[in-house]
Amino acid sequence: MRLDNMLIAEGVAGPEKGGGSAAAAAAAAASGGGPGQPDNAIEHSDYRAKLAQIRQIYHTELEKYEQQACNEFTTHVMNLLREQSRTRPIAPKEIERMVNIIHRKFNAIQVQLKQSTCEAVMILRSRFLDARRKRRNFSKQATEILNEYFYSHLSNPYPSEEAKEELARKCAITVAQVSNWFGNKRIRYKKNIGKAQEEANLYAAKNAAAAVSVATSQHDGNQSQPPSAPSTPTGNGSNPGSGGYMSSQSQMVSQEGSFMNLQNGDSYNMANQVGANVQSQVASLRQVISQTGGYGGDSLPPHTQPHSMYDPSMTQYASQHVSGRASGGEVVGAS
DNA sequence: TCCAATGATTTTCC
DNA sequence: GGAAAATCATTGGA
Repeated sequence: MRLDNMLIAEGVAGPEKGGGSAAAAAAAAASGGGPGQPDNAIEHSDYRAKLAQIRQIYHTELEKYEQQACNEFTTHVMNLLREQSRTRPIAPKEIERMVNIIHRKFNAIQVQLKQSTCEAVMILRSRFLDARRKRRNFSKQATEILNEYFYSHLSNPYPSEEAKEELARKCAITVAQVSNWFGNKRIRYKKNIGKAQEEANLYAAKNAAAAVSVATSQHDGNQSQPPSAPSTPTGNGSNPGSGGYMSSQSQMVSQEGSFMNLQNGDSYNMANQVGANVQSQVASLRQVISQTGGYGGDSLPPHTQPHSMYDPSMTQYASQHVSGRASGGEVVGAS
């Protein structure tokens, strides 16, 4: 019952919720939303797509086992018993007992399917919500832009809100990320001032070169007016200046893509995971058949044969994550 | 595989 | 509430 409720809440069971958009919205709210809405939108669509995939697999498998396989299998066993009744007396109670066993087994399959589905949703959610998992290094260009600003404002490396927004836009990151970056940078600069000094010199030289190139590209009329002085941070913050950052702005090109994009390698297989546990139940069904005494172990009705997606050779992820639980273990956090 | 670098989060301080 | 400091978790190069 609790599994059912959870599956309904997650938009996997029950009426269609637009592919789980409600769950995605809830997850987004829990993750804080924040200024990175475009990035979140990408993630939401990915989350929805994966949830829809789980939902589809869940319903397909549920229908397959609940509707078709159970009835078919029950009929099959009844036929076998009828056949056997010619050679030995079979009491109605025995038939009833067999039917009950079959129904219990199929119920167990259903529970396993629900548990596995819950687990898959949990993993999906945790991946979606855990921002640390999504950490991506900023692009080189973004780091350069941030460093350039930092070393140009070494005496006061505290960008205003406007500056943060500008930097965020140029670096294609969020304002919060800019704040994080400056927070980290200030701390780490202080901790390792020696190394930071080298970096500061590097950016100072860069700014100087940029300023020179601007100057040389200017015509005679401008020569009486010196180019905006490049910042020459000395490491003690005595001469931060602002020309460096500004002059270099013209060279800044907005970077492509977003570090928030999901990794290509994010290929854990939901389908395999959902089905991993069911396999063991199918195996135990074979034992039920063997109790009838007249049914070969490899001749299960088609619907009770393991689906190709449950092929052990294809369940790499599932076998790593759900092995040892197939015999009915509790799903952590699933209820 | 190890480890430094780094982005994000949490805790502490003002 | 914002910044500093500590810490966590992941990335990427050697």
